[in-house]
Amino acid sequence: MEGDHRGLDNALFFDNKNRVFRSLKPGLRALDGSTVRLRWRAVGVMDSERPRYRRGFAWCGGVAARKWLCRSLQVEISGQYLEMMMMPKTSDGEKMPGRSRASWSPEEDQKLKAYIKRYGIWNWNRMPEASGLTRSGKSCRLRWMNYLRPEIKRGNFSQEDQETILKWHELLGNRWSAIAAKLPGRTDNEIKNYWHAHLKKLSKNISSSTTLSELVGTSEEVEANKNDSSGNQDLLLISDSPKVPNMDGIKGIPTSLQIHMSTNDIVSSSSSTDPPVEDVSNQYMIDQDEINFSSSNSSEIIRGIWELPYFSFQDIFMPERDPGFMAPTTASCQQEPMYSDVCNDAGYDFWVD
DNA sequence: AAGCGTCTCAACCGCGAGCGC
DNA sequence: TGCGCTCGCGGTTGAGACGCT
Repeated sequence: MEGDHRGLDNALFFDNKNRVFRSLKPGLRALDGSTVRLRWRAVGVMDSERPRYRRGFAWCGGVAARKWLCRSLQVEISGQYLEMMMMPKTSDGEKMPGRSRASWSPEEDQKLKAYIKRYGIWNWNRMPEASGLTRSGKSCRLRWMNYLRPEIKRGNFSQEDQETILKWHELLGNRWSAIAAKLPGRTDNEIKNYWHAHLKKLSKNISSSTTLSELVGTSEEVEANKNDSSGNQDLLLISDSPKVPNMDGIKGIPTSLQIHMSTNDIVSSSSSTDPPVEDVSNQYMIDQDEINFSSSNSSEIIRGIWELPYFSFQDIFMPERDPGFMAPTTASCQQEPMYSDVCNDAGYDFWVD
């Protein structure tokens, strides 16, 4: 955009909390025409002013929005300022190269997945810096737990899944993590969203003649679950009964193993009907006491390596060829990857988003 | 095609538990 | 005992999609 465009940036690309519109993030779903129109109204741009702003909107709107604008407004679209527009601003409107608050881009996902696959989970708060991400550790953890873990099962909920959620919600209430433990591969956030979107009304119509015992097992098991207010999923798992629908995921697992499984471990367990999923959760965990965090100033190297479109296995798993990460410098991490199965991990969608 | 309202769900936020010092 | 840090959980938000008029 030629000339002084700072004012236009503030008006168009940042909301009233001084946050970047999510649609600015590259690689996200493109905005359709109606959404662009909504945005246009939302920021209070009058019809007479739109010619001043239309190119800016095209930048933030993605492919669909650009096509729409090109077609309807007959303008030329340039994305040359996209990177600058993406950067959050301070309260006085200055560019702030700090943490992004937008949705995760495929590139960011790749960074996080590659780093965890290479070095495991050792400290969420330090991981963003080490991996070259401009995210909070909390955001990284959330993204990994709810979206990037290889054992995550995505897609529609089956009838059996719905029944399981309904039954366990009646028993446990809004303890989504506990409910998620009953549905291998599903996250608590996903179940929570599905509940509010689809099952909340449905649950009110469930026949009151159905007892808790009929839903989830014996009275002892019900009490064990009801009394579990610690957030510890072990108790719930131990008390699982074959009467519980959709619990194939833990059948066949020795009891001694189940007792020591965390929620994440449970989720990673494979179902008899689903393709086998490796339980890699523990492989991602690193004893934090072993970490001697490298303080090398490799920010330039980090920037450089992420300019590459993709990584090869050699880039990722051969330390001498992996200058992009600030690695925890432990012998176990550096010399013997915690992912002994990594080379034949066909189920890990590292290359494709 | 445009306008509008509703729905979905990824991301964010605040809080509390657990742990080490 | 108190403090700080990390992690996990549940509630909330809001961008984008969708459907209706």
